[in-house]
Amino acid sequence: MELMATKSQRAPRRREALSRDVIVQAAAEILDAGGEDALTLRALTVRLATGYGAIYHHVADRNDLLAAATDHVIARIVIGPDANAEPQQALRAVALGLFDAIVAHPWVGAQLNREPWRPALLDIFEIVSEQLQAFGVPEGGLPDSAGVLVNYILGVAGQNAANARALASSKMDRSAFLAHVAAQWAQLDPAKYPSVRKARTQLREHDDRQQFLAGIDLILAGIKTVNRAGQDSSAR
Amino acid sequence: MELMATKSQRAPRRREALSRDVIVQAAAEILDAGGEDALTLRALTVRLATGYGAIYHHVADRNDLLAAATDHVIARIVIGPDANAEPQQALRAVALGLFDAIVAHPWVGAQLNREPWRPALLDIFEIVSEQLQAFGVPEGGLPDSAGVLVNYILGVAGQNAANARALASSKMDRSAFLAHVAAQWAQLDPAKYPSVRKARTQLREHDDRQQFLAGIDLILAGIKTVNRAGQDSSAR
DNA sequence: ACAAGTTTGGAGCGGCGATCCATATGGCAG
DNA sequence: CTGCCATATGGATCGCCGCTCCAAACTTGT
Repeated sequence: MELMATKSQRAPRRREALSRDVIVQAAAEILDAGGEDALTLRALTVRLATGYGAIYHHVADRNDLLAAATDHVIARIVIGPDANAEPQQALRAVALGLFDAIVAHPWVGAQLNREPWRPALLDIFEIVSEQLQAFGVPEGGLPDSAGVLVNYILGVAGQNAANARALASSKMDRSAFLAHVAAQWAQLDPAKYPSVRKARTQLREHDDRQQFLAGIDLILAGIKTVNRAGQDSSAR
Repeated sequence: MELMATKSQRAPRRREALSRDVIVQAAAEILDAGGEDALTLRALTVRLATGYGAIYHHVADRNDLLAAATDHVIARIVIGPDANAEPQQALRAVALGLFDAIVAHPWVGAQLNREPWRPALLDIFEIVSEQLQAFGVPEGGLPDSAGVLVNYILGVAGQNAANARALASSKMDRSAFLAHVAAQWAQLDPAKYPSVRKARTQLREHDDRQQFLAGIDLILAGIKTVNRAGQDSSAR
């Protein structure tokens, strides 16, 4: 009675239904726009014009949200590649698809290194294993071979995410940032870091994507060698 | 005037001098004891019996602290290996040293994937590059080869950290946790995840450390293959 | 002895994830 | 059509966090 005069005790309810998918989608957009730190529950409530209760009704917590957004992005990448391509080419295509997705969404790279054995990682493991089988890897060698490839991809993903964050927080453009890093390396103690200082000169003209692909090829060469030489006598 | 009656306006000052090293050391101990989330500034002030001002006088912020603690752990690992060992054995020893350190301090694995080009990562890159040169990798192949090895190590480090966190938060012991994961995998859709389900049976008897080493050997085989194909190097 | 500089302690700020509950709504039984 | 209940929603609120800020306590130089 005495409160009924307050003009609007509560905002009106949203029109369009809320759902887990809508929330995850919005979260992914916030992450793409502002990076990992931009995804706050408050930002989500604003963007969706809703409250905490609605979000927590569909989502367990912030980690769940991050993981679900990651799964969402990865699931669209790991659709099987061209079935009648050369196995090595198919493997390269899968790896490059992941690489490009991670470059486009650096937060995915970070998240993949944080939550183990969520669907996103399973998807990656699965598609890599399948392609390796087509590549001719015997069943006994699969876990090791797939493990190397997946961990390499995850390592690159994590570094890419870290670099993207450093680049964003430095507020320079990409080339200025690279020059800045190169300058820092130039000041390193030559006695302690001879190899790093040598690599510095190649930093400017180096292409992350190409280097990633070279790594994939190198690992595939190793897989071929190990599985040809061993004929599953590999001591494991 | 009116406040002068408060009995003790301020705690006495600490006896032992505070320094960056002391703070980083304490941070590392907190991290080892309770994982990444346990390191809060408040926990540090309690452990060191000091205040925020003292800590922030020696340390820029929490990230700086985390990075410094990581550098601290890694720096003790990357002391050069036995100089007259076989190159491949030396490389394995370096990799295993990193692996063991990361298993012992999972938060290091997570942190390595977060801050790029801090001393810890430079140390790793440097020692890997040096050993690869001893291994006979020509200068042109060094960046690619070292990149593969380092990224693989970082990937394993990140997954290890993620697993350690999942294990800790599950509050099971290690074998119960593995059984739990295996049970979850058993429920996966066999049509969608055939390879993962196949790998499940090997989960129980699998040894992370041995698999890591197999990965290192596989990559070394690839490095040998790729660099032999390219051109002959001076020494081997 | 006193001033200038350095190091320390801790109150306080703004922002975060998460909880909780009164309220609104849609579907279903009568 | 009407009442009822499970479900969905909005938002106040809590406890904790990183971090800032400044006066007090100490050190050093003269």
